[in-house]
Amino acid sequence: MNFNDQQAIYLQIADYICEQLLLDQWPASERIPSVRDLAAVVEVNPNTVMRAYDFLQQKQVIYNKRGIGFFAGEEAKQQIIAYRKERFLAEELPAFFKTLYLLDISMEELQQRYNTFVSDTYPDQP
Amino acid sequence: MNFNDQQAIYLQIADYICEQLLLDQWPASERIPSVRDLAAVVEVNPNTVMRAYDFLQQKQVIYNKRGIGFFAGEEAKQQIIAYRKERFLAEELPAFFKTLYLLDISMEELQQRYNTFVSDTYPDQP
Amino acid sequence: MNFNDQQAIYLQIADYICEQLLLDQWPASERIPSVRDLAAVVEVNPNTVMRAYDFLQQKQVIYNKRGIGFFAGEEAKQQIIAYRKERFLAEELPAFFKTLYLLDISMEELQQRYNTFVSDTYPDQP
Amino acid sequence: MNFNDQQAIYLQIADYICEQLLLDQWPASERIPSVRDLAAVVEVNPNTVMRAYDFLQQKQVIYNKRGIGFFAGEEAKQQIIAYRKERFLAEELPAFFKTLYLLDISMEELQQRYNTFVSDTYPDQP
DNA sequence: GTGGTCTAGACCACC
DNA sequence: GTGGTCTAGACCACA
Repeated sequence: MNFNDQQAIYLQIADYICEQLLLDQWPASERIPSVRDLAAVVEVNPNTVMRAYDFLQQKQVIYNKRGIGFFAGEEAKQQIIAYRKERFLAEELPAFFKTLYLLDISMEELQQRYNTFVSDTYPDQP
Repeated sequence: MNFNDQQAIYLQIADYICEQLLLDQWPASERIPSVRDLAAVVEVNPNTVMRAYDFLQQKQVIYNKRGIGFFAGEEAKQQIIAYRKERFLAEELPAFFKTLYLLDISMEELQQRYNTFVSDTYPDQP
Repeated sequence: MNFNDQQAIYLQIADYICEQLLLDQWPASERIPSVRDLAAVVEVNPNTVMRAYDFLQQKQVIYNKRGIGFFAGEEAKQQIIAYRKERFLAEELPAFFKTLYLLDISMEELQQRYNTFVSDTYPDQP
Repeated sequence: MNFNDQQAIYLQIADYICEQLLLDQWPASERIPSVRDLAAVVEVNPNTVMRAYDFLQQKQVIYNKRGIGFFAGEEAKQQIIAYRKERFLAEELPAFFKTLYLLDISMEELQQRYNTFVSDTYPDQP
C-alpha cells in the first residue's frame, strides 16, 4: 500500500480486492482472506482492512457470515464492473481525455503503449 | 471551482492556471492575474489562490517579482508539459490501462468517446 | 522562535527541525513530534508548524503517513546536508567572502572567533 | 538586481553602492549617480533607488545637496565599515558558524575556497 | 497596489 | 489521535 497517496488506504485495499476477484485470483463464491490475515499481508492496521471490507459490503460485492468470514458473492464480478464502469466513464474519463488533449498525446501513441502494457502485465492471457 | 471534489481547491486552481497557459489564454512571459483578482474571479479566499501560486512556483511554472506580481516563465508551457507528461505516463497511465483492461473497455470504444469529447469540448479547433 | 526576525517563523522552525536531526536529538527514521505538539512547544499556531513540515516534505527531508504522523527519512541527514551544502556554497558563501574582503577581516581572526564559538556553543563535543 | 531574493531590492542597491565606494569605483567625496541614472542602470523603479539613498543617508554614508545630487561623505568608507562590521560580527557570524559546524565544513576547506574566491573576483589586487 | 506571513478557528477524512 | 484544507481577517514590507 502506498501511504502518501491521495487515495485513502482503505480504498487502495478495496481496489486490490476487486482486482484479485476480477482476475480470478480468489475464486468467486469462496471465502476471502480474514481481516487479520490480509492486514498482515498488506501491513496496515486491521481496522483499515475492516473498513475496506465494510465498503465492499455496502457495494454488495462481498458479504459476511457471522463468525465465519467474508465471501465474494456469485455475482461479485458483475457488481464490480457495473459499479466501476459507470463511475469511470462519467468521472474519470473526461479528465483523462482533457489531459491527453492538453499534453498532446495521440491515440496512436496511446494504443501502442496499451499493447505494451498488456503484454507486459498480463503475459499469460491469449 | 468544484467544492465537493476529492481534489483540493488549490490544486484545481493550479490546474486551471496550467490550462489557461497551455491554451494560450494567458500570454506566456506576461503577468498573470494578481492573487486578489483571481481570488475574486474564482470566488475563493485569497490564501487559497496564494497556495496554488506557491505550488506552481515550486514546480517552476511561474515566478514572482517582489511587489509586482506573478509571471509565467518563457518556458512555462514546456515546464508544464514536461512535469505533467512525465508524471502522467509514469503514474496515471498504468492505473488507467489496468482499469481499461479489468473493465474490458476496448480501444475502439475509447477512440470513439475521445472523438466525441474533443469535438464537444474544443469545437473551435480545426 | 524569534518573532522579530527577517526570517519567517516557519523557516526558523524548519531550521530548528533540521538542527535536531543533524545533532541526533531526534532519532532518524522515527516519528517526529506531531504538528500540534510542536506548535505547543514553540508556541506558535499549528498552521505555522504545518507549513514548516510541508516545506521539509517538499525538500524530501521528512515524509508522512496518513493519520499517523511525520517521519524523518532514513537518509534525512544526508538530504539536509546535500540540500543545504549546495545552496550554502553556491549562494551564501560568495556573499560572505565578499563581506570578509570588503570589511577586511582576516582568516586568522575568523579562525579564532570560530574556535571560541564552537567551544562555547557545543562544549560537549570532543 | 535579483528580484526573487529574500533581501529587499532597495537593500540590494544599498549594498551595491557601498561596494562601489569601498572598492573606490566611485571616488569618495564626489557626486554619485543620480537617482534616475542609477534606476536606469539597475532597471528598477526610481522610487526604489530613492529608498536606497534615503537608507544610506540615515546611516550617514551619503548626504544630499538640494537640487544638485547625492554625495559620498569624506568618511563614507569608515562609516560603512563601522556600521557593517558591527552588525556582521554580532548577527551574521554566529549563524554562519553554526552552519559551518552542522554541515561539517572545515576551516581548511574554507580557507582554500576563500583564496580561490579572492583571486577570481579581485584579480587586480596585489 | 503587490505578495508574504501569521493567527484563530473551523471542518474533514483517515488510522 | 493524526494530518489537510479552507476561511476570515489582520498586519507587514515592498514597488
